[in-house]
Amino acid sequence: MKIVFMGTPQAAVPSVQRLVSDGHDVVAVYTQPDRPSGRGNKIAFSPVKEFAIANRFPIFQPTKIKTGEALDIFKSHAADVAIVVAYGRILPETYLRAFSNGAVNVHFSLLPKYRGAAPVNWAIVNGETETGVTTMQMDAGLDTGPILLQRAIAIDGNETAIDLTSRLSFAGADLLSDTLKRLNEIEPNQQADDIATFAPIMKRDDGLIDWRLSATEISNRVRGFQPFPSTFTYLQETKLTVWRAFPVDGNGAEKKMPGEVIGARGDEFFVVCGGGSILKIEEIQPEGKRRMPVRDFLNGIKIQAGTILGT
RNA sequence: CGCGGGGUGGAGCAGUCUGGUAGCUCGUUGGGCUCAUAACCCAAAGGUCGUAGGUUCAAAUCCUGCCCCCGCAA
Repeated sequence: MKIVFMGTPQAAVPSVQRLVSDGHDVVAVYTQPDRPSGRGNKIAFSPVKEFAIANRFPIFQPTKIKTGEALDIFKSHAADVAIVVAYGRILPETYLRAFSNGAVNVHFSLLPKYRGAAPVNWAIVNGETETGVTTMQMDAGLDTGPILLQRAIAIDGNETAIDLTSRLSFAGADLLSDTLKRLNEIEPNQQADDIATFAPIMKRDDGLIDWRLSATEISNRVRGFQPFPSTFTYLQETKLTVWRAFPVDGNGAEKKMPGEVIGARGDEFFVVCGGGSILKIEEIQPEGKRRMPVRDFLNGIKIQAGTILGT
């Protein structure tokens, strides 16, 4: 088919790659405009743009899409369908009706659960044991369109949102491939709006650890809030980002204050959480330093049991 | 020129302000102790202090250029 692909981050790349290897004709690639980013505010291309450059696809990075001119350009691609994977922008209905098969979206959750920008992260944060990928016929709402195909994926208790996003991006590419093969046969299914949940883009402060939460909840956040906003606390004025941590069995912590360090020697770094639960931190990163095993961290910092983290 | 922190034996850090024999914790190796140990004791090896210049009797430390790493903001 003749396809316009729209996507931005790494998670979208396997999908467009799959379209190419399936023999589809990618006539245009849309991605977010280049913006200064990172240290030094250097201009960085999106992963999708890098892919498009490498494959010599025409690239479009409109700053404004709600203009007649931008819409005319979009229509001029004369594709059969638009494929949207984490493009990063809500498309107006005029775009969704531009091609005969409209626009098909790959979403990284089991819709109608986790509609929105950060479905993978919130699924992990909420302790889900299963999530998945969904293809849908886009409509004007935010991830509200009729479902085409869906596939469930188990969440491993150890994996971070980065790991899971990677797995889902490939599962999504497979599902997209199947969806396009059978696009005319598939009966779209309306989403059950009454059981829908929302996965909003995360804010910086979402990553601040509230030690009153249980160790399990905190470890879910540690895994789910990667790579952004990351999960962090404070030791005096120093920000500490926690990269790996798991709940452990323990006793006698009920009377301790949440955030209190009750063990800091060798590889053992234990912090009291809500309800007397205990979190074992395994990998940590002080502000301005690189991430390191807690053994290394404790070697240099000399933190004592009884120290309270968090303020 | 977005703001800021940092590069010191294998790892994490102190020392830099106020130049004057390079230190701590851990790891490694050897030995000891122990029923035993990742625990404890003793000893050893291992560093041109990111790099290139400059100042000085003397530079990890002061000055300048460059490279690399990290946090923040977007």
